Amino acid sequence: MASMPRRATQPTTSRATARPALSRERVVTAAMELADRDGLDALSMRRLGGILGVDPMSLYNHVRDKDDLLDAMADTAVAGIAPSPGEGHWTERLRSTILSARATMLRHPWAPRLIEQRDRPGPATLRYFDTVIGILMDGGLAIDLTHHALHLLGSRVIGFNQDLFDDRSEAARDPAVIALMASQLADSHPYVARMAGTVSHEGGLGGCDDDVEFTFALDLILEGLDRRHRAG
Amino acid sequence: MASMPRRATQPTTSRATARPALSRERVVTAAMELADRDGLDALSMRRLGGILGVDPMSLYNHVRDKDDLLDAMADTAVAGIAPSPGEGHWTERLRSTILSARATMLRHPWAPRLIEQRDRPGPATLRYFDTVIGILMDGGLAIDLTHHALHLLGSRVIGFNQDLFDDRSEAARDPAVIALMASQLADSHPYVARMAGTVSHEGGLGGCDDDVEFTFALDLILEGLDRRHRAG
DNA sequence: ACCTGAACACCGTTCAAGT
DNA sequence: ACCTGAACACCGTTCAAGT
Repeated sequence: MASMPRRATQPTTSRATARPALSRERVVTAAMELADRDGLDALSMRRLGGILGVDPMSLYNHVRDKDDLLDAMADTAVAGIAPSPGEGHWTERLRSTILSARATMLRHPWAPRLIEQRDRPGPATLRYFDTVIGILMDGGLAIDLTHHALHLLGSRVIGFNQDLFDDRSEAARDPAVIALMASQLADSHPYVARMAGTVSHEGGLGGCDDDVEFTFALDLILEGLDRRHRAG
Repeated sequence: MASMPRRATQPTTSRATARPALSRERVVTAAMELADRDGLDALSMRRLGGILGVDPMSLYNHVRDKDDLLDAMADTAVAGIAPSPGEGHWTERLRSTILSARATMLRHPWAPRLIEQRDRPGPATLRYFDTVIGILMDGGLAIDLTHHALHLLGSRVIGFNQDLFDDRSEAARDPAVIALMASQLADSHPYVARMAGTVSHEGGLGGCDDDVEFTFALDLILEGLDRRHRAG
C-alpha cells in the first residue's frame, strides 16, 4: 500500500475534481475498500464505477470481468501477509506465519470467503503456499504428511477459522437475544442451552471466532502433526 | 424423503399436466433438486417458478423470500443425516455421527457452503448440534473443552472439509493441466511444484477432499481432543 | 487506447388485481 | 386463500460509437 506509485494527476480537462487515470490497481484498490466498508455483497460493477466517478463500462478496460476483479482482490489480500521468519522449529515458523496471515485477514473480513470461492490461486497466493509448504518440508515432514497438513489446516492456513454460522450478525452478539434463546431451548435442546448459557468468553454464543479459539485449534493441529511426523 | 406424504393430485382444471397444489415442502424440494443438478448459482426464484410450472410470484405464498428458502434448504439437508449411535466411546460416537453427516453432504454439494452462509441454524440443525454437544458432554468433556471442540471441528462437524480452493472444477482435475502447471512452477515455486508432481491419490492436485483426507484430519482432531480431555 | 451510453438478458420483490 | 402479471430497482456484460 505504502509503496503504491503516487502518480501526479494530469488534468486533461478543466474539471475541478482531480481524477487520476483509471488503472487496474486503482480499480482493485477501490473494490477492496468498498468491500472493507460495506461487505462483498455491496460490491457491484455499477457501484464501483460510481465511486470511481467513471462509467461502469470503463472498468472493463482494466479488468476482464467481475470474476477477474474478485481474483485480483483475493490475491492482493494475500499479498499483504507479512513475510515468514526464516529460523526456528517448523511448528514455530508455521505458527507465526499463520498468525501473520490471520492479522491480514482480520483487516479484510471478506477475503477468506472470497479466496474459498476462487477456482485457482493467484501469484501472491501461490507464493504464500510455496512458503508454507517449504516450512513443512524443510522441517523434515514427508511429502504425504505435508499434503495431509494442508488439507487438515484448510482455511486456517490463511489465518481464518471458517465457522459454521456467521456470529458477526447483530442478533448473534446481543446478550438479550442469547439469553432468550438459551431459555427457550432449555427443554428441547438441553445441551445447546447449557453451552449457550455457560460459555461466554466474549459475551455469549457470538464473537467466538477469536484469538483464543483460533490458537487453541492451531496448536492442537500442529501438535498432532508433529506427533505423527516424529512417529514416522 | 420416503416418508413424504404422496397426496393425490387434484386436477381442478382440465390441464393434461398433473399439477399438485404448491406447498412449502414442494417448493423447497424442487429448489434442492435444482441445486443438486445445476448448482446453487442456478437457483433463481424465476427459474424455480418455471420448473414448478407456476408464476414466480406464487412461490412467495409459501416462502417469505429467497433467504427463507435458502434457510429451509440448508436445514432440510441437515435433517437427512442418519441418527447417531447411542453406545460406545465418545470419540467413536462422534466419528460415526460426523461420517454420517458427510455422506449426506456428499449428496448435496451445495449444502456446506450454504449452511456456512446462514445467519442462524434451523430446527434440524439445532437438533443435530444438540446431539453432537451431547456426545461430547456425556463423554465427560468439560464445557469449555466442548466449546473449543465445536470451533476446532468447524465445518467438519457436518462432514465437510472446506478446502481453500475448489478442486472440483474441470481444469483442476485434468492431469495434463496439472502436469503443465507443475513444470511451469518448478523454478519460481519449487515446493508447490514438488507437491503437485508427487502427490496424486486421485489423479493430481485435484480431487483431494476425499475420504482419506477427511478421516486423517478427523482422527487427528479427535485424538488431540481426547488427549486434552484426559490431561484435564 | 481509453471511455461512453444504449441495450440485452437477467435478478428479487412490491403491489394491485384477479379467482 | 392462493395465484397472477405488470412494474420497480437493481444486476453483469456486449456492442457500436465516440474521442
